[in-house]
Amino acid sequence: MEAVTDEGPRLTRKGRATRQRIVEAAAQLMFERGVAGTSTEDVRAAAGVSSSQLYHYFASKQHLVRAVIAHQTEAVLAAQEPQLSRLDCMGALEAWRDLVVALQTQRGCEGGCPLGSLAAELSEIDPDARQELVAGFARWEAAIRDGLTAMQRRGELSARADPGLLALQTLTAVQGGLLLSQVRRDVDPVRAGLDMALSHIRTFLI
Amino acid sequence: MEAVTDEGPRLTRKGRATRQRIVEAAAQLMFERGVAGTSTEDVRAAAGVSSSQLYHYFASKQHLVRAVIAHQTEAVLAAQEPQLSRLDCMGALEAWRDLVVALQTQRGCEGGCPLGSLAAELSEIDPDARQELVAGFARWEAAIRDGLTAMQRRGELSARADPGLLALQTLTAVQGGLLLSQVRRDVDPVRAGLDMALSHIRTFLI
DNA sequence: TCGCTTCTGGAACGTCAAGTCCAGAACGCG
DNA sequence: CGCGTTCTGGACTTGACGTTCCAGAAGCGA
Repeated sequence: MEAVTDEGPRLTRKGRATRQRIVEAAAQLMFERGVAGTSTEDVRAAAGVSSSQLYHYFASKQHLVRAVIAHQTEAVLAAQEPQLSRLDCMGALEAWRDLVVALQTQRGCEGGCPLGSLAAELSEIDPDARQELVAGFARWEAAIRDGLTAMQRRGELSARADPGLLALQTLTAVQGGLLLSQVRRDVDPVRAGLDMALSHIRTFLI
Repeated sequence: MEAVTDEGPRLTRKGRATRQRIVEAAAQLMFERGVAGTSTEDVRAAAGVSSSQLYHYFASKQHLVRAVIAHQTEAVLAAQEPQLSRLDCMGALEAWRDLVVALQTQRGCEGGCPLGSLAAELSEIDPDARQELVAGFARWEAAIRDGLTAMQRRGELSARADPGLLALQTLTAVQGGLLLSQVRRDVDPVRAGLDMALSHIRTFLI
């Protein structure tokens, strides 16, 4: 049990760049075809590295997958900025909903949530991956909750509202929406899910 | 492009039983470990058949997967009966929510939605499977919608309410809830998601 | 510049999984 | 009962995939 946060103590500038290239290629491929559908050979080729490099930076495919999870967590949160940090009024929530819908539209509804897809594929077969995904979702949920708490503190949201619960419900709607959007190749489910979440939040407005 | 509905013209009683055993074993294993995590050898052993039998009943693993999707669609809908067919008042909706939560609790939150998991894993890599999953979700959604339409027809639900949209939103909440429940190993997300959906429906009560 | 560490290329290995083949047993219709 | 079809067992082939190994190149602190 060693900390997952520090990954490889000594890395040259060049080393960091190579490692980064590998993780990015792997993340892209695993998003498109799933983890099982992505061979180390695929990653190798896409990143333009040799197989010894892969195993120089990652002890195994499982370790690479963990790095991909960390990478996608950052990517998902970053893609929602700056809106995600400012969900402190209904207008901001609406802007964020539009952003999420736009992102899914952009990719033609191919692929669901980068974290959600990994979660579905890995939860039952890789406990460590599951843990990291739980942490990733928690950060996302916390960002939403913080905005709602700010709304509440400033008196826009009823004191009866539970920002933690509302945040969980909103994330639930996003995940379900993205999953159905991916299967159906249609943005409606994401929009519908988020509209429901926002309507639900609105019932707690003052 | 041949019809998927008629699967193998001539099947002896014994043949049907064997085929059934294979599909059930495969469905179980694929639910637990994912499609990619389940080898034909695993299925073979679990079903107690020889590999020639597997390929006697299914042309390939992909074909077996389609049979599993069909099987899980029936199973998911059947598991929600009789509640699912009678979602025509708030009390019935609440009973159904409790049932879904209870089912997820029973399995210790291991595994998400049998259809949703398949959807996440297969949508991008198996177009035929994706299509079948779309059809499966559509049946589920239609069942919910029919209940809401009944409520509306009988005057309990506002004429402004869109049963189709509400059904999609409810299904979205279920899927997101089950996914998060699976990663977190905690029923809260399913309950939260369904509570939100029901609250949302309540805002259209007369 | 020297010497140690990190980084890289590419071949090779062992394993395992999907799918094939064939011979024979069970079945069921006439 | 007899014959064609369906069903079954198990060995085998083929290819892919994760991983290892080693030798050499590049980078970096002293």
